[in-house]
Amino acid sequence: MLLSKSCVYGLRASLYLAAREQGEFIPIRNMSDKLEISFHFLTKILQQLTAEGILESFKGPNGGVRLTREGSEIQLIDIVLAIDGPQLLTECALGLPGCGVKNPCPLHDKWAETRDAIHEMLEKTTLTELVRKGKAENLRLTTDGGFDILFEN
Amino acid sequence: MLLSKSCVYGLRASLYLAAREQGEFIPIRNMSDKLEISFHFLTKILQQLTAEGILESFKGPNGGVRLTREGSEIQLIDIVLAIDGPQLLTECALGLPGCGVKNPCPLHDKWAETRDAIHEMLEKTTLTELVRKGKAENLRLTTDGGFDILFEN
DNA sequence: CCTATTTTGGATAAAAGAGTCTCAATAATG
DNA sequence: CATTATTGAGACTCTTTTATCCAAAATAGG
Ligand code: SF4
Ligand code: SF4
Repeated sequence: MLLSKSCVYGLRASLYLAAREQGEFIPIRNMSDKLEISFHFLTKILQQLTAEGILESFKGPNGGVRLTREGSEIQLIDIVLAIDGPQLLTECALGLPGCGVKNPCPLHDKWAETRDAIHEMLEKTTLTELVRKGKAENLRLTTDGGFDILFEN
Repeated sequence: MLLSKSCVYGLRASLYLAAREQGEFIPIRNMSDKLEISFHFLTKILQQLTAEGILESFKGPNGGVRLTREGSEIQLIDIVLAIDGPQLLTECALGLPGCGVKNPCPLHDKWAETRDAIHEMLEKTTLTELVRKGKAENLRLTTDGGFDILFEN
């Protein structure tokens, strides 16, 4: 898998947050229910995002979690780096240690291109962009049910 | 990681085989020594490749393993599919089950592009191509030491 | 026929990833 | 102040991946 499960959950939750009113703290329990992710597990992941400064949290009643910046200023890569670290973008196809341009493997040139494509995709895509698309076309963030259903009531 | 470790080992071993004389059975022990991969682990992986018809094996003295086809007719994707299965090419960025074009998530369009790029790279690259490049530029397949060193003595 | 070499296959162990549970800390509300 | 809602943090369990080990089957060569 390209992204770890933690990372995918982090992305889905971030999209959820980006789709809500800015400034509003959302309880993690709400998200875990709507997104069908284990509450405790999601909590852990969001703690990482909080530690990395992507989210901020507030304890107690009416507490929860929210984005520190606008969704339009958060790229997917920010979340991927916060959760999975930079390996994806530095690591190699053949997984040789200390790899790079100076001491490449035969796959390096081709892999570097592909890796750049992945990097670019993650870097150029913002949360808001996906939220807009998701809303416009009612695309799903969970196994079943479209985008809208997540934000009802 | 994009590819599992098993898969990477399988690729490296396949490159090794493609670089040797066609028709010659190479003992797995040789490869595991040269490539610095655990013998037993590599054995398991190559058994999979044998089961998938990418390699054929021969027991006993002078036995070993060799490619069934010419290296120029084996694409990287063949090995990836044999070891990691098709998930990489069918699975989604957001990992939602039963995903596809009919019921996409907001990332689908972008991810599908990236995934196609990966697919194309793996599909268009043959073992021989990489072996040629590796020989020509003495590129490494192990932590240290170039291509040549693997095939000495 | 015997021995050495090599793959096959299964059992087992260690490490990493995914997920669960419990309790403490913080804050709102009556 | 007591209660309740919520995040924070750590221990713990389960699963998958990675790795090790061992005995059995096949084969070449003497
Ligand atoms: S040379 Fe490039 S592709 Fe190969 S292992 Fe190193 S970084 Fe990866
Ligand atoms: S819609 Fe596409 S990108 Fe999204 S989870 Fe499904 S296959 Fe993956």
